[in-house]
Amino acid sequence: MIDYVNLLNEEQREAVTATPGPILVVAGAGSGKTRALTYRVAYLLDNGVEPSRIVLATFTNKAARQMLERVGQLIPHGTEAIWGGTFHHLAHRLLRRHAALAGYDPSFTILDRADSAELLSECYEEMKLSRSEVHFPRREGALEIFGLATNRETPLDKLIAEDFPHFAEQTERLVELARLYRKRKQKASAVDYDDLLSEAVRLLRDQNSIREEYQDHFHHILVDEYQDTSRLQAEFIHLLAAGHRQIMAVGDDAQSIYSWRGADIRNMLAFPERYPECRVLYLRANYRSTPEILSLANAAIAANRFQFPKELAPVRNSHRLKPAVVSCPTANVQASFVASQIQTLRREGVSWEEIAILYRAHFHALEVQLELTRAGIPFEITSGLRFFEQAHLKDVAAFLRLATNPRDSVAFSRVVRMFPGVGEKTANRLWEEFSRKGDLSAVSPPKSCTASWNQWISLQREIASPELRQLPAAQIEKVIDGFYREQVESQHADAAHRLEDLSQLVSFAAEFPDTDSLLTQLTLLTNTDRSNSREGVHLSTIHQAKGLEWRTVFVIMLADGLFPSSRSTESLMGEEEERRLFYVATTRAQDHLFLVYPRYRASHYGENSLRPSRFLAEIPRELYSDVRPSRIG
DNA sequence: TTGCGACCGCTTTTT
DNA sequence: GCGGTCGCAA
Repeated sequence: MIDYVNLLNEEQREAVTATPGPILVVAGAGSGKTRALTYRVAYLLDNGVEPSRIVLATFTNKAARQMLERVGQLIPHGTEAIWGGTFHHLAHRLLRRHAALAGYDPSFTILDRADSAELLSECYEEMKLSRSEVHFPRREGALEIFGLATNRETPLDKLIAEDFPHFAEQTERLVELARLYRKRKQKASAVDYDDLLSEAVRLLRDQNSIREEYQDHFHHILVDEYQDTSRLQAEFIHLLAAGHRQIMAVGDDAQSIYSWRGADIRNMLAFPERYPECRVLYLRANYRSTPEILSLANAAIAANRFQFPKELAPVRNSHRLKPAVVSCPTANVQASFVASQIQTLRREGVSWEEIAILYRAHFHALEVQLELTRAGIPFEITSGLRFFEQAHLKDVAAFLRLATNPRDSVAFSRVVRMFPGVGEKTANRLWEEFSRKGDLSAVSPPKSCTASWNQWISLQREIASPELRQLPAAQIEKVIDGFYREQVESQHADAAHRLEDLSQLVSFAAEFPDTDSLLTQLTLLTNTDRSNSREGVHLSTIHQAKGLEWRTVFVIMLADGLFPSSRSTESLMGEEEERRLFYVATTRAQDHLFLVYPRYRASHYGENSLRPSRFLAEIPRELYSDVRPSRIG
């Protein structure tokens, strides 16, 4: 039995041991939100709830895995039967299980962002839209608009009118584009990320017996980061929870920072209206930061109107060291200030890994990166290409996709374009021929690639066999040995490196029972969380730093127009979200917090002379100390 | 189809 | 200032 009295504070204990009914837990930064959730799951299991009756929905794979691991450490039960995972994973599970009823082939493909863009390109072509058409969004922009419409459950034309008035004249063509895109996905037996959710929701809404089955089955639904759910995600959760109404939503409205991709803070604010019998519990004790840092953070968020007002109380003792606001003449001085402070801290015993530099946008880190390199300070940046999104990994995956889903036109096109002399046009012709005849060997390839073409066909046939579809690692080896090694060696100077990545893929694939589940993971597990594994000072956008903490935090580029970004401050809601972002940044710090800004920055567009961020001006003067770096860079 | 010069645009990003 | 994309020519 877990010692709830000694391991949890009173507020946490109240949440963990709450009696039946919907519960909203408003959990401040550093208040042990994850702890409360994991103990809640353990508590339920401890009290005889069957694991399979519990849903634990999170935003990231990392959060799901961490929580389930910790639950497993708390109690002897196995946690495998818990329905734990990201919203997309849960939705995918339903959709795959009831694919036929939802109108899909059970081997449907999941398109990642790049695949979606690829398919959308074909729609632009079909509509004879030049991709650089004036006053018309390009692929990424269109996908963003479509995604928002889905996540907000708003008709496209209404969304455009309200939020993209500059595209109002294009409404008809955008609606047509969305229709073609939908049609192509259907034809390819493919879904994109948003479809996973919206189709699962549609399934639950339309199929009464299935909905009732799940509503009856799931006794407890727990949701993490509820403040960042979209309307669609909240709907999905609601459909699962509506039976027993045992939903525990945990979140911090003050940390809602993803509205631009559909997160709707109103889900949280209106939770008590949706579940009138609900209880609202607060976790207000902050274990992370010094009282000085916390006072500043509390003051920073106070200006927001749309929130559950709450004041975080420090558990830690005073450090007698106030956060520093650092005014620098230029971005270069800012960079050298940060570098020299880091070296000072290092001498005082703070290790590189305990330090983070946070910023609003990646390009804000430019000068700092140069300076850290120059100063010989090791650092690590969270950004860049994700492992599974690299071209060679997607290439190999395309062979496997085609083996399980022969209707996957995106995969087909990716494979055939590897042949010499095959580009977009020929790929389309080959696809047309293949889908008409239904047999690869009946397709006539261009002369330029007859040599390897037959080799590919037999390879493709081999890996599509039922036996090999249970052995994804062997499939990949066959693809490499029978085709791709030659391809990569003739095309790329860094072939050795790529082949090494591919052998990693082989060992990764060995863990999976079949091709479908491997491919699903490849697309739904795109973010590899290497964040804590490497060495050095951590450089990160504030968005990516959510949920993390460091002993020392520098927030840089705190100048109006950069942070808050000028594009966000046109609306009140936009400005409030920027302020929440600032709040997230300050609450990452445990011991030291530096708020730094340059008064001038050389750039090739926009203003060069900068004013300190309005968020700094909102903080009472006595809560921080002013610092002017002496060294001129 | 491919390669090259011109041209645009430039916040945040998980799944 | 730079990287990605487009259009055009070979």
